Amino acid sequence: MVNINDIAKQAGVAKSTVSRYLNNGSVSEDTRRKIEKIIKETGYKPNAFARSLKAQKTNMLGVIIPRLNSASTNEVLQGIDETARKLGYQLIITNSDQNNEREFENLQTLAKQKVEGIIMFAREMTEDHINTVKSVETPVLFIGQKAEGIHSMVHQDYEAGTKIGKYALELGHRHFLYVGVPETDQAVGVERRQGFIDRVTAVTGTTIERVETDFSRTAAYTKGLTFLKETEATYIVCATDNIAVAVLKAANELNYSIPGDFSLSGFGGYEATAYVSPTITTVSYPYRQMGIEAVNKLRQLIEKEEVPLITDLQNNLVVNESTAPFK
Amino acid sequence: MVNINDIAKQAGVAKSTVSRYLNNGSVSEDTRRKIEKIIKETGYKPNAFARSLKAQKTNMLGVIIPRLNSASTNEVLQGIDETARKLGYQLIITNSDQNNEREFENLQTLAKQKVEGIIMFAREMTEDHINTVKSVETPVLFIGQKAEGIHSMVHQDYEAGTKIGKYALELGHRHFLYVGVPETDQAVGVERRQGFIDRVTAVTGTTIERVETDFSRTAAYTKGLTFLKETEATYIVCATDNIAVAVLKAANELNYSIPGDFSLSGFGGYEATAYVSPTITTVSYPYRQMGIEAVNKLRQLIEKEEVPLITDLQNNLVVNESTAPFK
DNA sequence: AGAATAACAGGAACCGGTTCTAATTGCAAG
DNA sequence: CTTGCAATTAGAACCGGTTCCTGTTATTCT
Repeated sequence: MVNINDIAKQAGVAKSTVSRYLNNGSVSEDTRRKIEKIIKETGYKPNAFARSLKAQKTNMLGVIIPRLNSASTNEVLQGIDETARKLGYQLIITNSDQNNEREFENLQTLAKQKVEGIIMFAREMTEDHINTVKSVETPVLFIGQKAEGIHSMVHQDYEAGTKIGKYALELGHRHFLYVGVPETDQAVGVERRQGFIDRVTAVTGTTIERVETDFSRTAAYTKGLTFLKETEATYIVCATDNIAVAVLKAANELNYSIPGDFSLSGFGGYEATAYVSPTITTVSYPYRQMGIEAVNKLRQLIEKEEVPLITDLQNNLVVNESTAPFK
Repeated sequence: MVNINDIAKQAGVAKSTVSRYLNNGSVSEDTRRKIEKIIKETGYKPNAFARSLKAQKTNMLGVIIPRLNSASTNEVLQGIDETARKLGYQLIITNSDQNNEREFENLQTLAKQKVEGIIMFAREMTEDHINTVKSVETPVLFIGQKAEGIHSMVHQDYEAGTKIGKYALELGHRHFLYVGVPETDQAVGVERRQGFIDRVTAVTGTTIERVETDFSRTAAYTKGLTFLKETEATYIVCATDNIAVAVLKAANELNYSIPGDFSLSGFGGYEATAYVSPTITTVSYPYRQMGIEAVNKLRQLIEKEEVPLITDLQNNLVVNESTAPFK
């Protein structure tokens, strides 16, 4: 591998001159040409490590995602990728497999590699998370959850819950089944649900049954085969679109009609909700936008600009075919 | 940030001793303890760049993916991630946005960052691709397409096509519509289709109509709304599961019954085929396995072991509800 | 023409590690 | 009490760049 010394020697100049050529400039037309020629001939590429070592800058951003097959994560990633590219950052994406230990580990590894900032898709927020983040000196931005003293981007989950609640009530439904996820996920497991519950219980005579599942389709499908037969509800609220798709599948299996027998809705606005029949009513989250804004915010953090601790993004109700008035 | 000199000074030893402590060993029990203590106190982490600079090793693998929202890519990525982790590699994932220029660019960038090997999800195989790969001295492994003199992992696409052909013929179908993708993608656009065509045309009295679309669901859906009304076929073969899902959607929209009016199948084996109604018959590809084997093969390439140029993986037919005997 | 100034180039130091070489020390054997 | 050898350590060189400082040369101004 050819290095800067080889170039300097061949061009008959000092390596500092080559370096100047590569960076700011201030090189005479004459030497510029000589160096240019040699570089072209040899296909020389400066070693990124040597560069970073001195410059103390890597132009890399770290991203920690909980899993590789999440539709919402991928949409946010698209926004991140696009924006990072625009700002000249290279991304290192690491997967934590929904495992706290690996989240800490990735955080440490990325910091050690001297990425300039880290975006972490948060699931849980434990003491350990907060401590680890505070122990690395790299700026960290959380996506999806908020915590004391940590910068984060969040969705208006509570409001999303109330939107579905309000809409379902307007359709005339009074008996609900809420298919939720564990409370360890504060945003999705607690706030989204609470927004819904608060809105619905503001009306007298309403009932809410509750079932808990996880983020996988299989679990929701299996549980759906049971709870659909037992519920008194006329409207089923699923905590994510994935769950809704799985419940729809279970309903089809059992020959229930959606929205004839049950109205059904999700949260997220994934593409999948538009490619099942009936299409599923949902609350659409601005995932891509979140990625874009996350990188911009992280850049500000890196440059030590003043930024609000929490940024939240609005979402909006998308009515599809899976919901109908109660009759 | 504390560095190795600080540690050495505080521990009262030479920095080479600290380095030895960090790496192989050969340090007396006494100094070992001293150094250990200081490192713990200061929270010292060796600078990865300085390390790589000297060691000429980064323990990083580069992965170039065409887009972030592909189900198949994500499954392969899971296999890659898992295996890379096991072998102690860190992943740098870059997105090329289905754009040749960005593929070259990412290839260069990764090489410059001195990743030890690169896995590239291939779409097209142009002269430029082959030249770029040969111009970097980093080992590169292609996934999904093969090319002269380049190591690659591929699916048995031709065989997958024949499997669908054989199965559809056995069901008694004779008139087919093949919904394909452009031929720039050799594996999916040409081989998969050719396997099907060869198998079907081996039987006399068969007809195959052809429609071309791209990899997106929207395009397939839109075209589906048209060609479903015009086709003479009783069996529709879609080049990917995504296309099949979109065509199913269009069929539902037009009130066609699947498999009553048309049998329908895809390729891939994505989760989505199992969460629509009817579930879609497909050929299941071992995506995760491909990721696992890719990393293992790349490791061998990095260590300059002898490996076959091309590795291909088998797939298998998965019969679901969207296909039925011709009557 | 001589002095001041600007433009450019070379050399050395530095970034933070690893590794090679040579020196020191401790201990067993002669 | 030497000698020989192994274990351990210090010091220097090196990886491949960037940047500061200084010196040389060319250019402009008086």
